[in-house]
Order: sequence, then C-alpha cells, then structure tokens
Amino acid sequence: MSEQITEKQRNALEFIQKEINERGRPPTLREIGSRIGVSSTNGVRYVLDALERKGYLERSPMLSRGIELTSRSMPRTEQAKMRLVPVLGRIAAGMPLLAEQNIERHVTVDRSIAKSDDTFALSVRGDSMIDAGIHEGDVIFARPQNSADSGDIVVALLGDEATVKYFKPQGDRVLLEPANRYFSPIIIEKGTPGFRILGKVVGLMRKI
Amino acid sequence: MSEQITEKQRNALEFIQKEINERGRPPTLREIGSRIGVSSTNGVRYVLDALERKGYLERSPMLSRGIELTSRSMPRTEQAKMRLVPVLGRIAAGMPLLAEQNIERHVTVDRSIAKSDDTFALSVRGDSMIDAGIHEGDVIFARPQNSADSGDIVVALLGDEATVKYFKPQGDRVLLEPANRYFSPIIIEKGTPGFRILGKVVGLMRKI
DNA sequence: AAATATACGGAACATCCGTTCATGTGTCAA
DNA sequence: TTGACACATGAACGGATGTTCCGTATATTT
Repeated sequence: MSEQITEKQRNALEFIQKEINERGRPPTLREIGSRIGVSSTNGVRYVLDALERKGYLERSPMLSRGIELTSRSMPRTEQAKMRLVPVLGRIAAGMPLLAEQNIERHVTVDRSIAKSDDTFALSVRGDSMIDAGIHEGDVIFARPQNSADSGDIVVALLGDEATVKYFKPQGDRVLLEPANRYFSPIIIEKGTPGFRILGKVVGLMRKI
Repeated sequence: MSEQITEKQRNALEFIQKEINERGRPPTLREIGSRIGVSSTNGVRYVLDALERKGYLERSPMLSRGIELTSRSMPRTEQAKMRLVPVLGRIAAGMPLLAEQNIERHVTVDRSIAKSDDTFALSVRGDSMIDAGIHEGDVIFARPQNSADSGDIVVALLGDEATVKYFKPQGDRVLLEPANRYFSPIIIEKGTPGFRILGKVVGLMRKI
C-alpha cells in the first residue's frame, strides 16, 4: 500500500490536488500530461494506474475528470483539522444552551482542542481564575457535561450568569473555587434552583 | 446582483456544492438534471444560465464539468475564518525560519489571532512566563518581526533555542525578562552572534 | 542473447458532455 | 385572442475526454 512513488507520479498527484483545491474539479488526462511532460494520454493513464494501485486515488471508468483522491492524499487537511465553535454571550435562562440567541459569534479552533462537535466557547470576564492562567478576555472552550470531577475547571450557570471556576464537591454542597487569593469561593447548596454545571473547560485561546 | 433565486435553482446550487465538496468535482448537466427533476440538458442549462447571471457561479464554455462556484455561494463553514499555522520545533541555525525542517506540525486557528499569513507558532517549554499566563505546553502564536517595542512579549532566538520573554531594550543591551520571580533576566549585548528577535507574540492556545 | 517488464508515443475509437435547434407548454399583459 | 416571455422536452451535433490497440526504446532478468 504505502509504496514509494516516482518523481513523475508525485508531480501528477500534486497537480491534481492543486486543481481540485483551486478550481474545484480534477484535471483531464491531457491537462495532467501537459503539466508533467507526458504527451500521450496513454502515458498519463499509465501514471494514474500506478497512483491508483498504490492507493493515492480512485477513478471511475468512463467518466470525465473521474478522479477522486483518497484520504491519504487529501489536500483538505485544512478543513478536517478545524472546528467552528459558537461563543456564548449572556445565557437566557430556560433556553437550550446552544440556542441561537445565546450565540454571540463563532471562532475556528483546532480539533485537538475542540474534540467533540458540541464544544462551546465563552469569553472570560474578570480575573477570578488568573492564577490558573485564565485572563480577562480569554476565550475558553468547554465540553458540555452536567457534572465533573473534583478539581476540574468548569463552566457553571448561576441564574443567567456563566462563571468559570474550580469544581470542588463537598458532601451536599458544591464549592466553586476561584484561582485568585483575593476572591472567595462560592458555596452552593445542592438543589439550588438556577445552578447548573454547563461543561468542563478543555482549552483556551488568547489574543495578546 | 443579489436577486432572489427559485426553489429549483437553489436545489441545483446545493447539489453542485455538495458534489464539489464530497467528490471533488462538479456534476454534469445530466447529473444535475436528474437530481432536480429536469429531463433535458437544455432545461438544466437554463437554470445554470440564471444562476450565472445572478452571480452564484461561473462557467467555462465547452468544458466538461466546467462549473466554478463564486465566493458568495461557498458554504459558510469553509469560508475560511481560519488559518493553518506552522508550529516550529527545534530551529536549525542559518535556515530560514519557516524551512520545512523547522516545522513540527500545523494547527488551525482563528484569523482574529493569526492576522497575517506569515504567523508562526511555538510550543512553550518551561514556566518562565507563568505570571503572564503562559504555561508549559501552551502554543503561542507570533508575528515575524526583527524588532519590538519595550514590554512586548517576543520570541527570541539564542543559538538554536527559541525562547519567549518580555522584551526590554536598555541602551546597548537587551533584557529578556521572564514573568516568574524565580527566574533571572537574560542580558544580551547588542550584536551578539546567534541572537535574533523572531517575532512578537500575538496569541496563545492551551489544551487543558 | 533472448525474454520480460517498465514507460512511454501516436492514433483510432467510443463514450461523455456541453451546445444548438426545433418545438411545445403555461402565464401574463395588451 | 394575440403576442411576448419564462421554462421545459427531445433530438441531433460536435467538441471534450477516457479507452484501446499497436509500436518503440530502455532496462532488467533469465
């Protein structure tokens, strides 16, 4: 499968990738030929046969421009590696978290941070988590979940205000602990109405 | 320009978008026709004429699958709010900064952070900037420039080691100041060989 | 040396595919 | 009604494009 490819084959493959990316359609045999310096369509066919045999592309017989790239030679790495994440603003109580009206804007972020497709984001207000390296204005990314492990940094909803804190359950209470010695922990009795864990913080992004 | 399009035209446009996205090539007139329920190629041609007139696509005459989408009809998620940024590893002295061999991997990031297209990234090693909220393992983004203003956070090259520090020029010396009271500033005499400012830090990304 | 495989060139062929033309349908205004 | 126009069918035409067949040149193998 993972065989070596020749210079000519690599040229052809790169040309095909470029054409699909820039023009939205694969080239014809003759177009490929004139690019890689092969004058007969049969020569090009030969090159494509080799690339297909080695698993870099697939062809549909008797179809004009019937070349498809396989995942290994996909130039769409750009698309695949990113995710469009909604940034929440004020959160209207009672609405689903990702309701249109809660969404302020969208940011793109690498999938290594936004692993699940329901990841959401939040602009940080205030300095309460500064000792955890979370500053005012940072955009934090969170994975939705309604509980968390002790010590996790979570996004919690208090009324219609979302807040970022360390999560510390203590018996029948929950401590939301800031990372700033000038701030006091928030103590929540279990079952307090309007209190909810929205998710666990999994990443952050900062403009400096 | 911004005219209304009919149901049939919208169907055709969406089908074309889908085909280009999923198969990497535009459909033929007959393929479009069978999808939108128009049996003659001339009927399809009529629909495409309308879409071209209204600015949703462009066609190359006498070319199989010669349809190109204009920017306005690109699906939104691809509408590149993002940028693919190279993450540098060890930096080989004497090589251009973005030389292939310096690049460890790529990450996608929102354009609001990577504004210029020569933005580069770096994995942070060590805790020397922790009081600036820059932690070990963070990926920082920098815009290339060979000088900076006092107080800027910069990426500097010392030999083949890149380091992130506050930039504080002092007469004929340069102070590279850490944001950690347990670390000492680095003092560089002007003209020291192997010393170079690589860029100014403009953003960061963290996986938690 | 003979045989075989690789890597093309060149031309004929068959199919694909956009274009054109002749010919309806409806709808709407004059 | 009449005529103009938007929208479609169907068929025929011709250029675009993949396929096939035959040949050649070089290298590798037997």
